[in-house]
Amino acid sequence: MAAQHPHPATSLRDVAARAGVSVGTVSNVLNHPTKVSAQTAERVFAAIEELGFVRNEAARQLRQGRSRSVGLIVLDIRNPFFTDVAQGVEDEVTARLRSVLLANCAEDAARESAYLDLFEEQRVDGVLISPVGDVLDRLDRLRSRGMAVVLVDRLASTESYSSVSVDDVLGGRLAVAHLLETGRRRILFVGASTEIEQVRDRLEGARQAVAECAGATLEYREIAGMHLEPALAEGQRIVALPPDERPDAVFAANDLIAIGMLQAFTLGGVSTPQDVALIGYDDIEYAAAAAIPLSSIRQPSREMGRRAAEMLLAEIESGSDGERQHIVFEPELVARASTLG
Amino acid sequence: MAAQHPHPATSLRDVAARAGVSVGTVSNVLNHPTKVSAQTAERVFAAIEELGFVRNEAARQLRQGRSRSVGLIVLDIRNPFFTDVAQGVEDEVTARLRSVLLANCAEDAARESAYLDLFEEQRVDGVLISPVGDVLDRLDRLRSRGMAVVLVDRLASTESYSSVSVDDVLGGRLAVAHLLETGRRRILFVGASTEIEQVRDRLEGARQAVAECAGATLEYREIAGMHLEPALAEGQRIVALPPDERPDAVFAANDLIAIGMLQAFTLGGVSTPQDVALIGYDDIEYAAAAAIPLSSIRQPSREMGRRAAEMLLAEIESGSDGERQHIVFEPELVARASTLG
DNA sequence: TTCCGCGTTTGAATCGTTTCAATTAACCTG
DNA sequence: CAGGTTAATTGAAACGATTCAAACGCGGAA
Repeated sequence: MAAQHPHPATSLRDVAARAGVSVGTVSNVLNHPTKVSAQTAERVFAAIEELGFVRNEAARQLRQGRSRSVGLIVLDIRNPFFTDVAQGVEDEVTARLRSVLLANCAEDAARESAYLDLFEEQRVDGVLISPVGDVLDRLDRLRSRGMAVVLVDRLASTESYSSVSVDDVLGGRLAVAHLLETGRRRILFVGASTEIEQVRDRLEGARQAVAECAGATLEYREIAGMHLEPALAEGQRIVALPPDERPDAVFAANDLIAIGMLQAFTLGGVSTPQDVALIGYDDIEYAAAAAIPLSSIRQPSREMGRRAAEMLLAEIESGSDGERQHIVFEPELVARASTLG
Repeated sequence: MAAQHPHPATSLRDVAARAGVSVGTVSNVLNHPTKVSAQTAERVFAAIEELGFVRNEAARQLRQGRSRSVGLIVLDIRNPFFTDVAQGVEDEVTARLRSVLLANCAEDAARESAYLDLFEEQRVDGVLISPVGDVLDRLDRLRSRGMAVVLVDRLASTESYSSVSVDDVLGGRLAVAHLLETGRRRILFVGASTEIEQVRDRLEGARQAVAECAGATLEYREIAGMHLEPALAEGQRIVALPPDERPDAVFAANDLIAIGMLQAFTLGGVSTPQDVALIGYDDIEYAAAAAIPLSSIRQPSREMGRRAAEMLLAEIESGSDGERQHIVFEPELVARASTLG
């Protein structure tokens, strides 16, 4: 069918022929303009225009051995925290004329692994990742192939890779200390699995805060995922409890969980913060707009993405043998009606 | 520096040497396993394993002239509606063993154009796009180069491209009809620029509904973007009005706007829905969880992404000369407390 | 024994760039 | 005007896969 190969793809060779120069010159016009005389360049540009030539990135990549792109594997694209991080990464990377391959692993180690394969086949220059599964071996391999790697928000304790993270233990402490200060004593922490580093750290912070306050107790409940729906179910469980068995405050491992629980509370007639105070984590945009404006622990999400990308690009440009850097941001308490009032 | 080229990148040739076969055979093992005897295949796999060989996608692409990837340009990655669409696309595309290049144009025609360039250079097999700027010429060119194109949610009236969209006029009608039925008469529609097709259509639907109701009025206010912040400002303006000059209902062009306005109302002591009823559009996850659960117009976002990807893949596989399809979904009213009550 | 056919395997050609040593042209300088 | 320098340009050799016509080996039929 003719329509399948309409223009048989114009290449540098065609442009060269049209402009009456060699392919090397056309390539120079595109990549080393200073090496080419003005009138030649002009002729070449005219030919490019007339033929509608567009450089074949695959060929370029093959020859150069670099791809000018970086891969970003995000834990959950539906969580606004991560889209903010991604936005920060994109800002920085595109400003430096590279492109981002954005992949969503949805907290699934299999998908994460598949995307790492993809990135490896694509020969990306660098990878930004918040590891889900056991990927350190894979990352070592990527690095030994010359790719830069920066860890985002997880496994930041791994000395051998640069990382950007937030002090989640501190964040957990801040959250629970705030609950305690506002008079709460029976604290419930809700998260999905302590296998998740963030959950573990925030819980540890919570423990530390509780330990410093006589008479305070901390309980931990595990739900099926860091998302609205499983949190809603957990909220309903709490609503169904006799009032005196309920916690008087809930610390949710992220804002999505908090919002889900708040929804259950509101529907179930448990009033916040009078009956149960509630604090989340991440301070996503929607936290302030929730049924009861949600207290939360703020992380500088976009800035984290920006800095991570910055470090990655530096590593790409300097080769992999520079110093490893570990940037640790400090979280910040944002108190709103769900704990005050 | 040695660390820069640690493994000088093992290629098919190395694998072939190690396994004692020719490069053609190794390629066949990977791409046409039936042509190769079992024991040869085994030896080759062993060599691949030992050398840690990973296929160079750029070379493969160059030779084959296809990239096995599709590009998706999303209007605003921070809007949950679009991440849902993207998720649907990804589900479908990865199930068919291709990858998605996800790009966020942030409602900016320049970025959109830059990403189209990128996709063209990458020779993606197909493009999914919700056009922002004037890109039909560009799309024609992509198609003439053999790339498939499917329009998502915008310009669906363009006969020459397959598309997935929602009947936004109907959506606008549903929203406003609902407001009128619940006794509202002075309706304010808030959107960012009628240059945006969705805004225009939803407004048109609103007009139609108002026209059918004696005594009802419709006003239109333009804000700086389809996001929380500009909506918050507009909300504050309304709060500042003398009560008798306020609208008695607001129809927001999307849920983010609605949430922003709700925030302003709540802070400013304007009660919803008593003083001002409020309805949004998209029915994002957070709508139900807002301060006052938000009425909205639901679009089947994920399904839209899935179907769009399905059509695109079909076009890629069949060549570009099949029938164009135009899938139009019907929106659905979801009434919650922000209009009831 | 020869020949045919079939299943495997081979290796050169190819995709479209970039790179780089070599060439040419042009201009100074003494 | 020869010799030297610089600036432009050339063209062939990669890069690493896929493809495909040709060669090979082997068993069975004649």
